Amino acid sequence: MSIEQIAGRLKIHDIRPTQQRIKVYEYLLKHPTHPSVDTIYTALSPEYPTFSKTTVYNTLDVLLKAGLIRAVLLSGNEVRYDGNANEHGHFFCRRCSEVYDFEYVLGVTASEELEGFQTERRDLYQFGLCRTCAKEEEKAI
Amino acid sequence: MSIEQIAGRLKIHDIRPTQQRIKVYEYLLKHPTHPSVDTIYTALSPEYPTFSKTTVYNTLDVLLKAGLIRAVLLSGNEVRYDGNANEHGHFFCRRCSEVYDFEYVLGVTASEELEGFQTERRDLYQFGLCRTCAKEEEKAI
DNA sequence: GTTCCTGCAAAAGCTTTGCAGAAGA
DNA sequence: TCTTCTGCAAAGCTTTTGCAGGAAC
Repeated sequence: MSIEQIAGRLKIHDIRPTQQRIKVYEYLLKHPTHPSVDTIYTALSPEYPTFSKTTVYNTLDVLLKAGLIRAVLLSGNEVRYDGNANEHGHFFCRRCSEVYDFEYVLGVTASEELEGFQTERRDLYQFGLCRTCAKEEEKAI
Repeated sequence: MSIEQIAGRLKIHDIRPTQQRIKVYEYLLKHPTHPSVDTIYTALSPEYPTFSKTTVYNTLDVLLKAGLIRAVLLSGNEVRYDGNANEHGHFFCRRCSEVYDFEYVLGVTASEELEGFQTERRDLYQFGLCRTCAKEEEKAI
């Protein structure tokens, strides 16, 4: 996605497209690695001498509220951010700590507990061993 | 679940059943409201004059690693804890901020991206309006 | 020109660490 | 008795707040 396209998307959501906001959003779109606040700041900081962490916090907040990005909790208690706001699954490997996005078709049959509830968004997380680590563990036995 | 049963469950997982650990785990089991560290500490503190937040952190860590409890990120970036480690869904209402647990039958058809992956655990989150808030919003229009 | 955003510094809040004394096995 | 845990204090982070100057419109 080009800078212009990103700026346009921000405008649609009534977000003033400043240099910093465009850069943060672009970083999230280009790096589907679910970076933390610090990772984003560290990556963009060299390019902008005055870039501040406060702005990263502000920007993530704004993008979150607009629904353009997602916050995810993959392991322990570290909050990380995801530039892909479309419905997709997250697979977290407990061995290599890598995150894998995946598409899915979900047939949810929720119990009557949720009758009358309006679901606007769903998140599916899966935890276990990725292909590579599953093979490694098999060898080890 | 009785104190003895809780102590037994901790022992099975090689966790020394101290007063504090039993209390924290009991609180999580009795309050399916997904409390934060602070909520747990504030609730148990009056009963135990010397009870410390450090112990809450330590205990939650131990219980998490044993798989007896879960950490969840429901809104913003506040980590909260769930005493129910069985597979179940979380519904978070964006209007009243209440959390509702629900049972579900899930037919996941993951794409080939996950072939060879070993899934050990799944989490399903849903966001939207609960029954009460859905009705209120309808009225307001 | 007006509004809103950035980024510095400082404050506030959260989480971890080190360690002496206490509790559990 | 030996090991492990608790809880205080302090350190180390993370996140928020206030506000003057700057960017966007």
